[in-house]
Amino acid sequence: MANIQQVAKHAGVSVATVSRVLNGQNTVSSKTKMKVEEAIKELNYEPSMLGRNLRNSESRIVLILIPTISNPFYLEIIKGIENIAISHNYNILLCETDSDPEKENIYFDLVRKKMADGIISMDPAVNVETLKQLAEKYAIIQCSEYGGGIGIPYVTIDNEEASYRAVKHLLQIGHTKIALMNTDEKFLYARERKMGYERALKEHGIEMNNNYIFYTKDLGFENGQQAMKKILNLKERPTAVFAVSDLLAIGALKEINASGLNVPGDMAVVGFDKIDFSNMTNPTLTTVAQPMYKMGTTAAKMLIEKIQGNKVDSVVLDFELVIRESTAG
Amino acid sequence: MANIQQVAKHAGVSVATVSRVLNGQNTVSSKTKMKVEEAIKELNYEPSMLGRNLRNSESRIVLILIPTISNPFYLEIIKGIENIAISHNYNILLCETDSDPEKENIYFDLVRKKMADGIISMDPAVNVETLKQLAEKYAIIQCSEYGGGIGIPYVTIDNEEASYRAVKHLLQIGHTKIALMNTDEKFLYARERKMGYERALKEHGIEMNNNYIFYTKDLGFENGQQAMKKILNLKERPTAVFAVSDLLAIGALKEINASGLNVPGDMAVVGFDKIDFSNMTNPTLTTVAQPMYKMGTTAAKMLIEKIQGNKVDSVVLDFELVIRESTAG
DNA sequence: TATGAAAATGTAAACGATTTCATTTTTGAT
DNA sequence: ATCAAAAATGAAATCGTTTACATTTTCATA
Repeated sequence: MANIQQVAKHAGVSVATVSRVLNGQNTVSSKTKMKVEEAIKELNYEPSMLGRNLRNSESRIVLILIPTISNPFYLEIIKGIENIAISHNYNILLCETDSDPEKENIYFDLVRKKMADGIISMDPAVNVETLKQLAEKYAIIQCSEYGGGIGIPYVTIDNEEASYRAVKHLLQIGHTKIALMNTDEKFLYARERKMGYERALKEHGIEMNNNYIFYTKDLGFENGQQAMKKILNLKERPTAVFAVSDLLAIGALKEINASGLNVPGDMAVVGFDKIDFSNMTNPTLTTVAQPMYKMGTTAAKMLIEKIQGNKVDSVVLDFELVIRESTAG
Repeated sequence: MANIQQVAKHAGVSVATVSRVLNGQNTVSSKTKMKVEEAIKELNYEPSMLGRNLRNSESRIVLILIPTISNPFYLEIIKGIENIAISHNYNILLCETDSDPEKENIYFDLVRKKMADGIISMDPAVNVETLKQLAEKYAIIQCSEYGGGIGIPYVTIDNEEASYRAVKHLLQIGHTKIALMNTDEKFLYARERKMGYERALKEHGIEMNNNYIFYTKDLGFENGQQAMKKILNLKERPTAVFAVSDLLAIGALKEINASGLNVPGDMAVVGFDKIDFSNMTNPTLTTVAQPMYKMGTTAAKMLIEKIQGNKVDSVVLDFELVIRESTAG
């Protein structure tokens, strides 16, 4: 495999000149530029990123931390990140943490070892203390989920308001007994969405009923099924359920159908995220659309700014309530 | 940020010794080893991958080429690849090609530029000629989809047989008018699956009817809906449909439901891949289970072998027909 | 033609590790 | 105490770039 030395020799110039041609500097005469380009072609030369990266002290790789690749919610965000990254000559390393601090640490090590130039974290279970410490030395952005008040820039939506609007929609179409399917309140978004839920109820003069609040361990389909099973067994059964994730909602949908009940006739369902599949279910799912692609591009731009040493501010993006069949009663 | 020089000075030894400690070589006395480890701790030293990678002429990164991240089919495979990769100290770069030769080439460049040590390609639309050429110099494995006879090791299942068994199942439960929802036959797997379809029919004395064969541009949900719309409009409507991807099948399911027909009563449906969502639909989907995780681990092991310069043979893995509600009539 | 500024090119030092080969130190047997 | 073999350590080259600085060439002008 040819290196820059050989190209230089072959073209009868110095390596500096070759490098200049490579990097499109305009201080090279067109004659020599031609010679060099010819040599490059003849030797089939491809500059090595290894040498270049060492010299420039950068890896041109950014890390994306997600709890699991199985939740389609992240896919659109990733696409957004990727497009911006690529156009800035960065590549992305997708890191599935399983919300496991051990695995997480393997990935943190990558930036410590200069294998990566920065991190976009979407893992709500991330070790906040470690992240904070890391952020002092490295470029880090939080996306979608964030630890509040730890000084790391984030991009997100107004979860409280989004939840409020979702529940308000259920109230407006006549529901009063509305269950909440939430995750562990150690997550900020879970706390915020519960607050929105409560605010909407209060506004309609309804007291929050703790029997109607269910916590799931994860955001998966099965978790939704299990929680729904419990809800269906309540003596005073709710007529609507708001799940904080589409996967939960789809699990709920499945369970309701399986028990012979009708959606939205017997039970209205609202999800959260607007993943692709929320439109493929029967009935289609009413859900809160997060601007996922936009979140991705925004986070990526912020990260690149940060890598370049600039200060960046957090961003709160708009959401949208998408009303579909599962509440169209 | 401390480097190996500073650690050496701080510990009062040479860089060679520090490097030896770093790499766990046993030629270092325990006294000096202690000194070095102390220095490392005190200086908060983390060895730079940039230096190491240049010296070792490797990036410890492998590329995964997939047409789109939106098809969950790839997720399990990726997990398999990732686990093996991580345990061998490799990291994976997920590359979405959109089946676009231009984008593809960007990623090929990464290995030419030594940014990556090898490629696992899952893109059926990959430019076979380029891939073949690349494979002469770099480590490449094909996974799931492969170009036949181009000498690049692959891991896959027996698509013809899998398709045969799926269709045979439909025949056995009494269907005779079976539609095939396929993709473009430029893809090897599409041709193979059609052959299996034909063989099953023939075996039951049924002549293949071209009016029952539909081609979709992609493997997405919407493609399935559109194709199903056409199928439902046929004058002599089939009673079953075999789709070569779960996403297609789920699209079909949706369309059938929407038109007021019942699955499997009016129309049985069989998919392919056993993605997570095939179990979340209503009714659940009969499908051909590919051993995706195993495919991933196998491909990863093969690639690592290849990177190390060893010869590897192609592998054909087992599949399984999973019978669920959509054919349980 | 000589001159000086501007343009083009070259030299050599980084970047941060690993490793070969040479050298020093330790060890154990005599 | 001596010595050879074994063990531990170090010096310096190397991986392949980029770039600051020095040097040479070009070219318009006097």
